[in-house]
Amino acid sequence: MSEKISPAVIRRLPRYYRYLEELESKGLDKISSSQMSIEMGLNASQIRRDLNCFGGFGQQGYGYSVSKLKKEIAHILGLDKRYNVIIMGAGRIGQALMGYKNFMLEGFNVVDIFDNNKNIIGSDVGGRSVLGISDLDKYLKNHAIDIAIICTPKEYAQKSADLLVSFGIKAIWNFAPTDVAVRKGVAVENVHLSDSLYVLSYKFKENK
Amino acid sequence: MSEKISPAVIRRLPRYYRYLEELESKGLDKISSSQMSIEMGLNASQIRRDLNCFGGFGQQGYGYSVSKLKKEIAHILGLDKRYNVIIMGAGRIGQALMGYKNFMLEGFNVVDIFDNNKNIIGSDVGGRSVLGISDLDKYLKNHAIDIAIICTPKEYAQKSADLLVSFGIKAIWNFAPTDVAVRKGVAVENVHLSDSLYVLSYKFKENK
DNA sequence: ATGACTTTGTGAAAATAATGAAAAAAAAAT
DNA sequence: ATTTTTTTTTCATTATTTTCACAAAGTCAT
Repeated sequence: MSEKISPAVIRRLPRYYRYLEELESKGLDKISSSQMSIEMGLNASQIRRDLNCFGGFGQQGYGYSVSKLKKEIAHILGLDKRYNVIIMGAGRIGQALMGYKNFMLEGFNVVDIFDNNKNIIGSDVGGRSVLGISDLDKYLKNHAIDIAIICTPKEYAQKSADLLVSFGIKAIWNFAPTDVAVRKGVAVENVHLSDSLYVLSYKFKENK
Repeated sequence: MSEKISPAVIRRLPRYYRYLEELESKGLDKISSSQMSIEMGLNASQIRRDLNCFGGFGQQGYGYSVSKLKKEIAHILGLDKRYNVIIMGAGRIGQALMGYKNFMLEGFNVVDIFDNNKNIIGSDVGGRSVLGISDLDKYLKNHAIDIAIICTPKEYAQKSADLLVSFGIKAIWNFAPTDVAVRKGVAVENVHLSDSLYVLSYKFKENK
């Protein structure tokens, strides 16, 4: 059970989680891999194998308990905890994320937003006053922040990441359109919105 | 050469493209797979194999011409064309995307934004007046729109997609946190921001 | 309790993807 | 002109991921 989980499986977990949330909201108690297979468009065997990576959550002849399985996946993903989050960059994306209330519901508590631009510092974004990046050091000493979201222009993305890591941040969610590199022990997810748009463009072209 | 390209390769193309853009902006003329390998953190053999899928763009003893390779990848991804784009849903994400000028630079011309909420219809978003979804049918008959971006709440995402497809839209970029399904021949990319956040949460936990 | 049915968990096989290694081709140096 | 160096292309190998198929373990109706 403590074998290394493959990245392919990890990437599918959020999808299982979303699906289980939906089942739960419909009031379903149990679900079989074959039903999941039909509704999610994945192979049933793959689903069973994926879920089995973390322990035998299912029961023969019955299937999986929706609530139990959802709880297990939440735990694996670390969604059963609350996180304090800050945003770097109060541009459009930063502002949009600041106002995205769903994150808070999911345990990601966006507490403050930082920017370098003197014209923006002090202004209100989603009910919080934008702070200056020069205050970041002191701020992080006084606040227990788990995750930083980088929403700066790409020129500043790596610099922001370096700064954050030097101040002890251990998880970075990067929206700038460039890959941010960090030392081992720090988690990064590079979002790359435009990559997804480019793939759409490719598919569109292929369909013709 | 006309063998089917694997999805794994397609997903890497945008990254190559971004990297080549950077090289070009630095004024470099040529690049070898081994140099790319070092800077991108991929295996050199994989890079050569990926690029070779689409034809022999490289030259032995020299490497790849940056501008030629960039042009080729742009063509493969369909980035050498311009696309007219509309946005469905004038909430935070829709508004943020509407104002994201980079898309326009990259050939994705966001021309109009639609919403269902009477209080929002007619208001200004990024210099455009928000249109009502009830006008969509007529609108699409009079405008050549290639791509629709879904930024509605998840409850309306599938409905929006169905509507768009019924009016002839052939490519959908979905930001709602649910998978949107469409008939064969229509391209969809489901973005799923929160999936990426969940994976970050997982990595964060694993690093401890 | 019994038996028919359902569904998981998993070993084995198949399919994909990544890596390694070397022949072939061109460039650069002598 | 020839040799050395660089680098792609291609083929072979290895690793990873997905799918198949079935025994084992349970459910459910009677």
